[in-house]
Amino acid sequence: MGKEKRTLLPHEAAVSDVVGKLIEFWGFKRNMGRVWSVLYLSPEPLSAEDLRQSLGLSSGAVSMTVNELLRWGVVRKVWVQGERKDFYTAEVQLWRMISRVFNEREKSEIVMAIEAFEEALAEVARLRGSSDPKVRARADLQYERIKQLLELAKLGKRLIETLLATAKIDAEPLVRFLLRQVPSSQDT
Amino acid sequence: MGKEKRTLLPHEAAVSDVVGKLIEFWGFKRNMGRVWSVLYLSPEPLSAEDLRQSLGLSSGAVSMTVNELLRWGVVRKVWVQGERKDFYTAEVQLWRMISRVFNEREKSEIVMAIEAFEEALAEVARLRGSSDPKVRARADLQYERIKQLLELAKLGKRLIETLLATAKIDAEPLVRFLLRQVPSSQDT
DNA sequence: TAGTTCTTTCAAATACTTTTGAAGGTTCCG
DNA sequence: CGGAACCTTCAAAAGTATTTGAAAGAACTA
Repeated sequence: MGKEKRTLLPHEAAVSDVVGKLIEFWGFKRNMGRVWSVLYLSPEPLSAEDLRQSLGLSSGAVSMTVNELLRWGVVRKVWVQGERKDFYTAEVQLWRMISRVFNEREKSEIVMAIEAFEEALAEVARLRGSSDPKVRARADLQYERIKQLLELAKLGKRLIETLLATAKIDAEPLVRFLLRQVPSSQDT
Repeated sequence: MGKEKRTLLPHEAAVSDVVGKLIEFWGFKRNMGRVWSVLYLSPEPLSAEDLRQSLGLSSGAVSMTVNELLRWGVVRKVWVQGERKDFYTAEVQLWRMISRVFNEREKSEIVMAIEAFEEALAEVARLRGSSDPKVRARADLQYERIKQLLELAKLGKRLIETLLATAKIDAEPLVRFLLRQVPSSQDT
């Protein structure tokens, strides 16, 4: 008993592969998406061994992947009555998950970019005071262009912040806004 | 004449590195961001050789990178009076640029994911009619979960479509919407 | 046509990322 | 304590992606 080989049903494999690809597209490791999906589609918590068999990974890969998912807060460890090993479940609240990830991301990426653009802008502002008219002309143009980049970055930051705020109150204003935009088909 | 070594000013290098990193984060090659930035900050069109020197790339790398940027429509080839070689300029309309890229992306990524989720959903719907109650229970749960994923993907699609529509009429509704959301600090 | 200048291609080299699995740790139990 | 079950680590291997530069190609000029 308990020794049978776990395999995913075709639709389960399909979903985890798609999520894996999407997640990879978003800059994570494909296996993070695959593991999360298998947990997400499982009615009960799964062990590392279950995941290993379902996805054909090595034990090391499962351990590392699961820990990374735990760190991102998108998978949780659960205790199963009378079991020695650890079991895992997926965070099923998609918005919560996304907001968590976006929150980390925006901190490290957009904010960093904004700071760098601001520094560059300050430097160019200094050059705008140059006595050399050529330098000045170049600086004028660059000032405008970098300002555009900065504004775009700030807009991105606000977009992320909106998603975050939205996730907290469960996806309402944004969803409503987006739905308003599409007067076409209703379900498909 | 015309043989001096081109180097970027510190702030120019800083901007192109930041854009390079951002762009890499978004799934493109870092050099695409760096090349685009140098063009974006240049008052006049630049040649492949200029780019090679500014960024320390090989001629092959410049050729490939520039062509990829041309394909994405974010850089243009321009003819310079009396010059034999090709010159390039950056698309400076950021929204245009972004919408172009997003348009390509959503087609290939989100749409693909939506289709896959829909297929999986259909398969699970079939299983829900099973006579085995265990299979049925599992299918019921998976039906709900995959539906959530599908809805999220569709929401993402709509978000992208909104960005696209927004870009066409030059960033108005979305910008206004986003600005409305943040009652806090005004500039920094 | 031959020569010059510039661009593209692509196989090989390099750099980077991910995965593996065996060794070592930890915890629990008798 | 010793052994079993499980988890983690990490150096090496495998797998990807990017970069190089020399050779081929194209476009122009005289």
